[in-house]
Amino acid sequence: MPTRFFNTYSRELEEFHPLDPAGKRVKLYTCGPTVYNFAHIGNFRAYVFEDLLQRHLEARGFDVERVMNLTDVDDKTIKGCRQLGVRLAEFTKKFKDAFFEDIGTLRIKRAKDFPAATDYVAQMIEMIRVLEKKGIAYQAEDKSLYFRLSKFPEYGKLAHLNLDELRPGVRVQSDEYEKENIGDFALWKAWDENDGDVKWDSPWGPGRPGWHIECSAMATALLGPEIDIHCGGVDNIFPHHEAEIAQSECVTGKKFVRYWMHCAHLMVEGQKMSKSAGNFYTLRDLLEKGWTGREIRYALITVNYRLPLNFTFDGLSAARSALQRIDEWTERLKLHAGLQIPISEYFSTTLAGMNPKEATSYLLSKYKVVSGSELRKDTDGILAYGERFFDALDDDLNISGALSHLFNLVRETNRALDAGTLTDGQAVIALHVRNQIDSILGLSPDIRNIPAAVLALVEQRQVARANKQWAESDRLRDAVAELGWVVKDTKEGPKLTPKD
RNA sequence: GGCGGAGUAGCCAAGUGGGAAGGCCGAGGUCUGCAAAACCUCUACGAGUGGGUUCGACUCCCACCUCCGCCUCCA
Repeated sequence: MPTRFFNTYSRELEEFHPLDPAGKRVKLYTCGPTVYNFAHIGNFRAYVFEDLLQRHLEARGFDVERVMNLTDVDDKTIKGCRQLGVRLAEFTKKFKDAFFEDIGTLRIKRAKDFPAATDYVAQMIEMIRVLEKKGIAYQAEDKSLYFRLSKFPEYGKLAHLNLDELRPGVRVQSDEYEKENIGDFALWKAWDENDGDVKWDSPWGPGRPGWHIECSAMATALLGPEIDIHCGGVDNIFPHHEAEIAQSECVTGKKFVRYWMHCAHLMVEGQKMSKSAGNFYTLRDLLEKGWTGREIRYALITVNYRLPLNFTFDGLSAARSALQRIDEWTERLKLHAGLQIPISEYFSTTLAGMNPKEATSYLLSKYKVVSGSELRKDTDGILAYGERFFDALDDDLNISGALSHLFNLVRETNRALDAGTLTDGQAVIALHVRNQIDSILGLSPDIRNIPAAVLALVEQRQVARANKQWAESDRLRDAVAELGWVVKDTKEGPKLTPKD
């Protein structure tokens, strides 16, 4: 099944093929945060969606080159640093650091580059110079440079807006009367006293870049004039992405982006998230309430990116239950397969580069679970669940459909475990499928080594239980609990999970 | 006013012109020293409303209702 994505530009599902003649490299540009504050969960919905996209493309064998920008100069960052009386770089550093910490918490894979706007001012100036030479950029009375929209009739095609019918919005700045056309957007903003010491020299005098030009400059500098996929929130479609197209294509003469993908907004408890409504949450707010990164990730990732996501505490709670169920299932399989080492270890680097068949035979040789031919026969069904999971994601990242296959696998194998009909080989293969799926979902619990003291207590408890010394057994369970672990007796033996 | 998205069980949410996935919650049961987990069974005779096309519509068409987004620097 070919991978298909919904392209905002065409408003249709399109088969995905990268520009790379070898069909392998994918150039992905994703709009990143403006580092004037801690990012909120709405922001992270977009980043988690982009992470899912990247991981799925990688699972399908693509080599994804992703760039995510950091907007570290704009009205809000300038305002923020001026209020605190610190330098811009100092102000934004705090939020850049927080951002990286947050994406780590949410297990979002690092992009290849995280270019900061302030490091690419020279490239932006160069682009603006080219536009000026072509008669597309002009300097207005206020010394700022604007993009002459009349030179780019394509403007509005991504958003499907007819410019002639545009009703002037309430947010049109009254101080932009110098522009030739109300829609012309700023490429370069001339310095004024509100900018303090935030300014760069340019052929047009001191100032700072407009917002849109940074993405055009950084995308072009790092990925070249033609990008395969460009992502962002729907609110970026207009005007930001339109402006990017206009700037980039006027400079390079090439089609800037081949597939545009935008995620819908997030609501909180059915309401638009806003500080005034009291339902505005940063990632840190949720962590403080006791939710974990993977729970939040799950809640954000499990609704198709094109649908508005209603983020609720019920939803987080459901995420927690679902994850615990997957954890229990994983542990059960591990015990059954006789693999006593952490899952991260036995499915680590060696297996990462293997296709399913290679990985399967590796596992078989390593753990000698059953003979090969016997295994093939009774594991095809299990492997099929994994295939269906990825096939679902091929359909515009249909995560709901994909998850249904995971949970069907969970139920099927649990049932077989209960019935005593699951073979060691099937358990290993189920683990393998689980791990392939997790390479997309990134939902494994944090690996914690079981302290020797806990293990010793559990062993003592097993002895007590064998002798039917129930009081002693319960005492030992409490002792284990005091060390932060929960012990559960299963058919497969005692199972330890960290107490959250 | 223009453009676009969405209405499926208590909540979240898929696929599909002919048997309405899956998750969470809930009820009953099996297992278990206890606990927990797991498993089994049950939980929408109906898909915002009203029409139409069709042998047959949740799915296609029309109208209406409701919600949401964008319309010049919010993911």
